[in-house]
Formats: sequence, structure tokens, C-alpha cells
Amino acid sequence: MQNAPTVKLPLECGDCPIRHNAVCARCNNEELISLDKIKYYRSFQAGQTIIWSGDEMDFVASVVSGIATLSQTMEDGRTQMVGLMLPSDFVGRPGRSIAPYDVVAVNDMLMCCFRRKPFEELMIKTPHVGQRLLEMTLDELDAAREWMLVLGRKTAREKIASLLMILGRRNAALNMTVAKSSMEFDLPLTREAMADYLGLTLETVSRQISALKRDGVIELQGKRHVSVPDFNRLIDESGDDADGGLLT
Amino acid sequence: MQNAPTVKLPLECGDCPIRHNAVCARCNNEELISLDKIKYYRSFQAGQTIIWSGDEMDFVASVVSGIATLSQTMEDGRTQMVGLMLPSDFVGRPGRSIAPYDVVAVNDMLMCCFRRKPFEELMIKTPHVGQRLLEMTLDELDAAREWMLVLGRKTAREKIASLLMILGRRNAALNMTVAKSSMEFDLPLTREAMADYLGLTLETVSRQISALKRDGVIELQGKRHVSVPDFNRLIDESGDDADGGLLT
DNA sequence: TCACACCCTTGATCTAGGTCAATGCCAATT
DNA sequence: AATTGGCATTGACCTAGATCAAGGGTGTGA
Repeated sequence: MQNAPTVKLPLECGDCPIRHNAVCARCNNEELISLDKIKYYRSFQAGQTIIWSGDEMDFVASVVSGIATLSQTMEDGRTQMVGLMLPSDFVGRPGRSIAPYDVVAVNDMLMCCFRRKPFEELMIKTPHVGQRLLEMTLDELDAAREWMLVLGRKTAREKIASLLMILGRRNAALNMTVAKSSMEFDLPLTREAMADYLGLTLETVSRQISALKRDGVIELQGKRHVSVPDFNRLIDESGDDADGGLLT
Repeated sequence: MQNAPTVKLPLECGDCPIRHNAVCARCNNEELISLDKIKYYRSFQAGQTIIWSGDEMDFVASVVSGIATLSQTMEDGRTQMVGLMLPSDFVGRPGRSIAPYDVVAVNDMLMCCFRRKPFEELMIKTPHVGQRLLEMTLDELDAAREWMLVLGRKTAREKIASLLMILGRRNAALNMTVAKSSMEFDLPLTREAMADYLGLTLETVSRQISALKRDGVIELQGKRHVSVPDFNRLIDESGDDADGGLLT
């Protein structure tokens, strides 16, 4: 646990995130084999709802490829996205059978699933899996709390900049490249999905993106491809501390 | 793990939350003894900052009595509370030495502390502690995500009602009483702290509390004692689903 | 090639909540 | 009993972002 990396790792040995090298280094073969026995793969189409809030959920899973969103919706239709699930993220929760939010595939996805009961038994038998899950959960908690600052206190422009920073960083991490001063990436989300993530309306999202473009902070190729000539400029706009987060 | 309660337990056997009955039932004596060897107690005064964001943190701890807040502050002073720590909550994180937020004592507090390194070693030796910590972290993650909906999508009035619901419920839980249709409790927070929790200004908090009083949803004795004649009315005002949360 | 469905942008207007400022309350101190 | 200081309330006004509305690309299927 001491030297475990706190950033999300891309896939390493095989295609299942549970086997990330942070765990593998400590796992013996028996554990890997027992994991293999209870897992299976499922794919989902873009736009498909993977799990409905309130539904019985008999599996836990990790994202192999594609992007999903977690969101909560009030009776009157207001919705708030509470998480973005990217490859290597873990969906579901041992010890609870009812899903607390909707999980929706943004693009085509492949998930590595484990039936919940055997997975729970496995966690008791092989503590390393639980330890890795604890690390990941703590990271998600930190991310959720950082997002609370975004939602509660930032202006619309800062919110957009914060989202672009996250998307840029995660894109860089997925490509195993270092985040550098200039970068470009695709926006996986519609303006409406961004609005739901940021607690804004889609019109405000659109206006602020236009404003950032007008001010030269970003450039757009089409509507869904962004390039950031100077990443530090974006950081300034986001209102974050320069050091870029609370890792380690 | 299967039957572990998902609500936070009040203190049970002794005064350290790590020994909550959910864990105790599965622990053998050896584990309890080894915990005792590395723990110590610290008290803090009301208003005292327990941990500064960015500081080195060589211990983890759990709240024995009193209330603390977790908060993040931007350079220009805007602050957002990201958590309320009540008795039995766990502060700090194994595997990370730098504190990501300020922890401030709201009233006089007693904390049960563990030096971080020995605690991490203990977690490896005795998986039950890690499993309990995972449960607690997952609960906190759910709470953080529910709060994201509050921050991102609720109106000021709904935000206040949501906060009062949480305070009322936690108060009922601490007193080991069942949440019933009418209840009363003290507000532990100033109007400003409530504003920081809710992403509002203190004036708006004050106005909305006055409005809820005017409309008969709550009554005030002094400025810090609330009684709620009909808890369901408060739930309606909060915009939440009637069933009252996502537990189990 | 037309038409329909999506997604996105932009403008005009409205409003919830922020900002600024005055005042009130009460407990502690002198 | 006067003073000080920390909270809290209330009013008047302002503004960021919501709401309402119109139109513009682009892709897909008939």
C-alpha cells in the first residue's frame, strides 16, 4: 500500500483493471486465476443505459474501453452527473445490491464484469483486491470533493475550464503521454452532458466555450475537437492552484 | 461484508469507531489488542484548525466526539465545505501523506488517532480493518455524490431543506433514536458555515431560513435550535425522493 | 434531394441569488 | 450601563446565468 500510485493506471497486464500492476506486483498467480474464473465481458452501445437507478444490480464491473456517465435525476427532470467512468474505473459496489444512480454509455463500451456474490467472497479471501479497491475509492472520493468546489463556487467560465482540464489530463493519461503545455483531444460529451456535469444549462456551456475560443484559450476543429495552445492558460482560467491537484 | 450495515454506527464497544460492532463481530481479540497499541487521543478546541490543506499528515484518526468540517479554499478566498465529520467518521487516508483539505473543529472535539505508518501495516496484517474502511469510504463517496446534486441543481430553499434533513437525521442517529415525523435539534454551524456547505452566501441562507420559518416548515428557538413539526414537509421542500435516500 | 433528427449557436429577456449596506441581538468585558 | 465583537437579519439594488425563441450545420435514411 505504501508505494501504490494514486493516479488511475491504464490497462497493464491483460485487459482487466483489477490486475493493474499496482496489484499484480503483490498478487500471486492463484489470485489472478481465481479472478479469471468469475469474470465475463459485456459490451454496450453508445447511448445505452447500462444500469437504471434503483435497479437490482447483481454484478460489479470495470471499464475496459469507452466512457460512461453516472447521473442522478430528480422527479422533475433536473439531472446532475456525478461521475465520468473511463477505462480502468470501477462501477458498482460490493455489499450493496441497489444501484444509486443511472449509468449510461456515452460511446460504445466494453466492460469486464464480476458477479457480485463471488466477487465479495473473493474480496474476503484475497485482501489485495479489497486494498486496491480502497485506493481507487479514495481517489474517487477526492475527485468528487474537488468537483463539489467546482459546482458550489466556480463561475460558468471556470467550470468549463475545469472540465476541459480534466478531459485533457485524462486523455493524456490514457495515451500514456505526459500532460504538456499544448494538447488536443476530442470532447466525448454533448453540450447538454457537459451542462449536466457542471450544473449549468447547455446554452451557457455553448456561450462559454465560444467565449474561451474568442479569447484564444482554446481552438475548435468542428464542434467536438479541442486544441489547447497553452495548458497553463487553461489552468489560470479554471481558478485552480497552479500545482494542479492534490495527488500525493 | 454481506450483512454489514451501510449507515454510520454510533460508538459501540469502547470509544473507538474502528471497533464498531460491524467490525467487532468479525474481529478476534488479537486485532483489538494490536489496535490499542498504536492509538492515542487528542483533543481540539472549537474553531481550531486540526489540519491545514497541503500539510504533512502523519496520522489518521476517527472522531470520538464533536464535529469537524472539511473544506477547500481558492486563492481568492472562495471556500467550499466538502464534508462534515461527525462522531465515528474517519479522517485522513492511508497511503497519502499530504492533506488535501482543511479540517476545522466546529466545537470541542476528541479524536482517536493512529500514527499512519503503523496503521498502514496493521491494515495489511488485519484485513477486517481495511474492509471496514472500504465500507465507510464507499458510504462517503455516495454522500459526496448526493451532495453534488444538491450543489449543482437545487434551489437555495431546497439546499437549506436538504441540509436540515441531514442534520436532523444524523442527530437522530447519534441519539440512537429513530427519525420520526417531528424532531428538534441544534444547528452546529453558523450561517456562514452553512453557506459554505451549500454554495450560497450567508445572506441567502438567512433569508431562506426565515422563509421556511414564515411558511411553517420549521420553528426556531433562538438562532441555533430548530424544530421540525413535520419531517415529511421538510423532505418535500428538499426536492428529494420520498423514500429518503439510497441506503441498501 | 429532400426531410427529419440531432446537436449547436446566438439573441433577447427574466430572475434567483449575489452584493452592499444598515441595523439588531446578545454575551462577554470593563 | 456602556462598550465591544461576533452572529444574524433585512432591505435595496445588481448581475450571472436561466429561460425562451429562432435559426444554422451535418448526417442519415427514403
